Amino acid sequence: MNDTPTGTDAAADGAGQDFIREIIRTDIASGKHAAPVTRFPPEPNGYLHIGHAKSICLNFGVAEEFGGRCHLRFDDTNPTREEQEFIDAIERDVRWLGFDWGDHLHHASDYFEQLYAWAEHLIRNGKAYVDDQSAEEMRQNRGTLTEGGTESPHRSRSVEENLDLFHRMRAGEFPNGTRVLRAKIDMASGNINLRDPTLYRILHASHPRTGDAWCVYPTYDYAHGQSDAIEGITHSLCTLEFESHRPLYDWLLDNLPVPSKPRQYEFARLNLTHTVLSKRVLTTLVRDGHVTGWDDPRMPTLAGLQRRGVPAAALKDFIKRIGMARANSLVDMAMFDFSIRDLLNKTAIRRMGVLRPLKVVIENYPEGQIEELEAINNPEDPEAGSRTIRFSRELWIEQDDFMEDAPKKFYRLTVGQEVRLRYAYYVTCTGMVKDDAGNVVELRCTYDPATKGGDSPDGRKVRGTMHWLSAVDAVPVEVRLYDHLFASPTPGSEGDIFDDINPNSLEVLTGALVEPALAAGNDPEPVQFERLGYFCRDKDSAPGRPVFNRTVGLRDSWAKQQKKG
RNA sequence: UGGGGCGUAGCCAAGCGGUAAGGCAGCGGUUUUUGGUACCGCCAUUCGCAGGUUCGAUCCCUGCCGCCCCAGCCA
Repeated sequence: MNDTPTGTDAAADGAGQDFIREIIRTDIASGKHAAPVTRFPPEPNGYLHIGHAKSICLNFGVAEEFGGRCHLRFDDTNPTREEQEFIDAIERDVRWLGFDWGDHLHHASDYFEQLYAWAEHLIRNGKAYVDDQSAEEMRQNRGTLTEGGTESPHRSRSVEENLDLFHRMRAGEFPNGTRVLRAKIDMASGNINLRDPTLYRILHASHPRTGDAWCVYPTYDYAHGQSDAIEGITHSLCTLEFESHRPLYDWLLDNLPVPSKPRQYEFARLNLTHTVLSKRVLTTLVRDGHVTGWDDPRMPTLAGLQRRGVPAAALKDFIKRIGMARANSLVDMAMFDFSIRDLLNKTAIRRMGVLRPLKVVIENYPEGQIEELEAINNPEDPEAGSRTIRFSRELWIEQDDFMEDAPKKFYRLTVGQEVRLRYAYYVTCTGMVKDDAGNVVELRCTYDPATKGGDSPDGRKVRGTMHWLSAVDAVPVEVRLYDHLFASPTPGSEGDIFDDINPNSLEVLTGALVEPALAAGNDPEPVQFERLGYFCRDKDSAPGRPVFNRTVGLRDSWAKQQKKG
């Protein structure tokens, strides 16, 4: 499926229109390429996050739309920071998003031998040299943003000497940091990336794939474009910060006998409010225990989002909505929440769950009686059918659904007010029971037997409909409510980013209750707890102790109204 | 003060010389056995600013202003 670009144009549909797709369309129309070949090139030094999802959806999406293919290529050129755990996680996460790289799982390390041979080619052509300067000396001689650099005293070594030194670098004769191979370009260039950039450095480190076969490793700049060329990549899509590297990318391709000439195009990376997509910060959050791991549901990692219950389709919808452009932007997290709700509303079954239970006794309901009632599984999807729920004299409702001193706009339960218990009966609150501390611990209500199912034959209306559970079969579960990981919409914008961590990003509810089939794991997921939000079972669930994560809450115009005062 | 980019509504984002799409958020309303969903309406006389070219400029030109990236042997 993901091979042999045929050029079948599948992009005529509603697939997003952006400058990248426009370029590809033009290249196909002109006959420059039959179909695009792209690649997603992660460095395995951390977990993939929602920012990577933008790149993944672009690269794989464009390949699908235009009948091309997309490779998964690990940019594993720095063994000092890359790990097998990350390699495995990355493959898992890309698959979770629903993309398939077919036979095209590649690694920059697959090309180490070829890359090395090409480095010798540059040396032979007088385009690269071995520099003995220390990192510090190189830095000082690189010049500044406004002044050119100083040429290395080793810049004009003979081809023979360079070749010999480079061979000995590979042979392991020199310790880390003592020599590098540099391209000989232009120390006076206004573009600092062209001031004789480093191509190879000595790293006596074991590589996850090549083991101890090498002690010299190519830099990103040297490896990336050549890897693209080897794989026949047509459009090498990356983020804006690589823009000033493009002249170097092209210089290398122009000076090497590569089999193809890929082109690099840049797009703006994703930024989201209330979170952070910096690998450095994410790594620190995990390392210092601010979260429970890379897959903590509060993390913007794909693993975290997955665990929180975000469907891959919702993530893809979000990526499509935000578009693809070259302007730096900060996307409102509310936009992501919208995509999640939009999808879950159509797909999640409805169940009743009570987060903070308040006991209700229906005084005129016969003790010991139990009635079965029909409840719809998903009003947005008739195919989802219905289920049977049980009603009894003692019930649980949400504490938030009762107010002792209620404002007139409060449509829920208060003494003297009638409400509907969803799919059951109209009930009227007749009184409450308080404990010694004055807390309301129980409500007394009466029900109208004529309203069974939730409709009144006399046509009288109630303003509020509430979710509830029968005390005879409600099952206790743990519920974890998540909020933004960072309280500030722009974490770190003023001061230490770790000071912006939201202390209330996780709230654990141990006394929550749900319908029995759900607790038993017999119901499909995801699930909407009616009137509350979307939830999914967490992997921490143990037999007899289910744990549910709130993926996202429902829109709550009552809460909004309250906040306005 | 070098090089490379980017500025369209609170936030994303179309627009490619013919008179400002769409989405999110917000506001108002209709429907509703979820204060959910769905639906309807409102929300840029103006495109960073100033000039110029043109019958006509968000779009072309010039000059400013603002923001982002680059001085790793990270990617």
